[in-house]
Formats: sequence, C-alpha cells, structure tokens
Amino acid sequence: MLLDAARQLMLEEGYAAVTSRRVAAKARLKPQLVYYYFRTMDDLFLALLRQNVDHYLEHQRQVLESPQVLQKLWEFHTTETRLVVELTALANHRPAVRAEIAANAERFRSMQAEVLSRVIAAHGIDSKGCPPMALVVLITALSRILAMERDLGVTTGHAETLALVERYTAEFERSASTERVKVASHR
Amino acid sequence: MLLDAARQLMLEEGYAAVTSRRVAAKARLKPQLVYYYFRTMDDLFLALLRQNVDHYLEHQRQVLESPQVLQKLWEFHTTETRLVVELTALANHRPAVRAEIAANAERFRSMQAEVLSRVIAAHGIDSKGCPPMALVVLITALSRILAMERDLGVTTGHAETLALVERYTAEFERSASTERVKVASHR
DNA sequence: GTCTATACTTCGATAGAC
DNA sequence: GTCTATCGAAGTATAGAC
Repeated sequence: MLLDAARQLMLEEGYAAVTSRRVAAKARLKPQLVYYYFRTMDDLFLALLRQNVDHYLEHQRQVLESPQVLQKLWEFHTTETRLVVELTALANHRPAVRAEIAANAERFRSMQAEVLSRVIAAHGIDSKGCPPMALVVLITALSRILAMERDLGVTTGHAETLALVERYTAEFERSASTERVKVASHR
Repeated sequence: MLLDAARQLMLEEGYAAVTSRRVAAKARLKPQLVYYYFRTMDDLFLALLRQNVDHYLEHQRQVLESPQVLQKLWEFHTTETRLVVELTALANHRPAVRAEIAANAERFRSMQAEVLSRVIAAHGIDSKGCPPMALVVLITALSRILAMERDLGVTTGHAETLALVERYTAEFERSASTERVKVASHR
C-alpha cells in the first residue's frame, strides 16, 4: 500500500512530493509506519525501484515473445515515461538509485538486443546495416523521447518521425512473419 | 547571482534542492531577497527557464550557421542534459514551467528543421527518404538519450549507435561541403 | 505492528524597520 | 533594496507505550 502510494505520488506530483507524510496520508496510514517498513526514504525509493523492475521484467518477457517484436518493443518503452523521467532525475542525485537504475538498464538492453539478433538471423531480415544493438537503442531513444514530448505537449515532427518508424517496422515485421510461415510449413 | 545559484543547485542536486534558503545561501544572500526579486519560487523557476532559453537561442544560432550542421546539432543536444532532465521532471508538475518549455521546444525544433531543409535542398543531398523534420527529431532523440544514459553510467549499445550516426553524418556533411565548394567556385 | 509524542530542521512566505 | 523577526506548515527520523 505504501509503495503504491509512493508510485502514484511520484507520477502525479514528482519525486519531491514523495515524502513520508504524504505517502502515509495517501495510504491512510501514519507517517511513522514508513520508517518502520523502510527505515529511510532512500530505502523506500529503492524498494519502489525494485518493484518496478520486477514488473517491467515480466512485461518485457511477453514483449520479446511476440511475433511483432519491434512494434511491441516500441510500445514497451512508451508506457510510464513520466515515471521514468522522475526516476532518472532522482538518480542524478541519489547514488543508490542511480546504481540500481544503471545496472538494470544494461540488463534490459542486452536481453532485447539478444532477442532481436536471433530474430534477424533466423529470418534473414535485411536490417539495412543496422546491428541489432543499435536497433534497440534507436527504438528506445525515439519512443522514449516522443512519449516524453507528448506528455509535455510537444508534437512538432512527430508525424514525420512516426511515419518513418512505421515504414521500417512494417517491412521488418513482414520479413519476420513471411519467414515464420515458411519455416512453419516446413515442419 | 540568484539565478546562477539556482541553476547550479538544480544541476548538482536536482530541482528539489532549489529552495529559497539554499539558493540564497549559495549566492551569499538572505533568503528574503529571493522573494523580493521573484515573489514566488514558481517565478524563479520561470526566470531561470527564460535565461536558459536566451542562452540556447544564441548557441543554436551559431550551430545552424556552421558548415557541419548535423555534427554541431548533435553536440548541441548533448550539452547540459542533466539540466534538461530536471526541467522536464519539474515541468511534469508545474504547469507554468511545462507551458514555457513546450512552447520553446516547438520553436527550436521548427528553426532546426527549416535550416536542415534549406541545406538539403541547396546541396541536393540524398537524405534517404528521411524528411528534414524527422531528421531533426532523430538527432535530438538519439543524442539526448545517449547523453542521459552516459550521465547515469549506461553505455551498452552506444558504440554501435554512434558508429551508425557517424557514418550517416559523414556522408551528409561530405555532400554538403562538396556542393558548397562547387557553388563557391561559380562566384 | 501500530500508536502517541516529540525533537529538530527546513520549507515558502510576509511584516515592518531602516 | 536589504535587514531582523516571525508564522505556520511540512520535512526526516526516533523513543517508548501498547
């Protein structure tokens, strides 16, 4: 209940609003319980982070199994960007948070690159001189920034960029699914 | 002096550290002067934002005049990303800040796209089916995310992505400079 | 585990003298 | 413009009873 409250506060009012008093009030509990369960606010932030990582891991597992990997991966990075921004800002001045975020970011990226690499190799997809690892970074960067800007109310150039991305994605998925059918019919 | 102190605090310790007391202390002034000059903390954040916009405008003017526009544009988005992250987080729960950031972001992007559009047309550059506006978004997104991740200590996939970007950029600048010489020799 | 009580610090903001 | 003085609210965190 406390972590849910903390998460909601961070989303709605930013990391600065995540205080023992406000978190407790949102969960209809006494502020002292925050210290009983987490000892310090730093520990609460770490617990919140780890809960999120577990949730994302499960989500990513489904994404990487989908036949439309690129499409799903795009959507994956487009959700909860507000939380990501807050956590990134928090990481800039809470060393424990930074270490936790960095370690997991590397982990998630490696897993994504590995799956894309397998898909590209298995279906002989023409990735146009773009190695799987770069493709992952490209998708992450574009989807994240577009989502962040959309949250802010900035949309200039989004239509043109989305058109470009969709063209590439469609071609990629078409190759993947065509090969997939071929492989299947050979069974 | 107060704005400089505020800026520095935001960079080093995040927006939550930008309080009247701490800003004043850093500037060796009394906290009450913050309220004398800015009335509220919200006004201080807006003043800080506008000072930054002016500074960026001047910087961008130089960037857009450079013969290596793409290269300079990349570096332009790579500076002060920590501040950008803090301001974005701040914008998520300070409506006045959000409006100011959004309006200026659109403005900056339009200016960049216009210049790239002119360069591409003037030198007959092959932008590979990527409209100038999408090219601007691509550069912004990639450079920003790479810089943000580098600040966090995340570097997986950066080498592969940079190689890709540098290849494209080099080809772009080569076309631009070749044509530029041709045009110059016709004078 | 949850409560009351509390210590101490810091916050945004204002009043009024000089 | 800058100072002293001050308000009330909110911050992190602890002690100790139940």
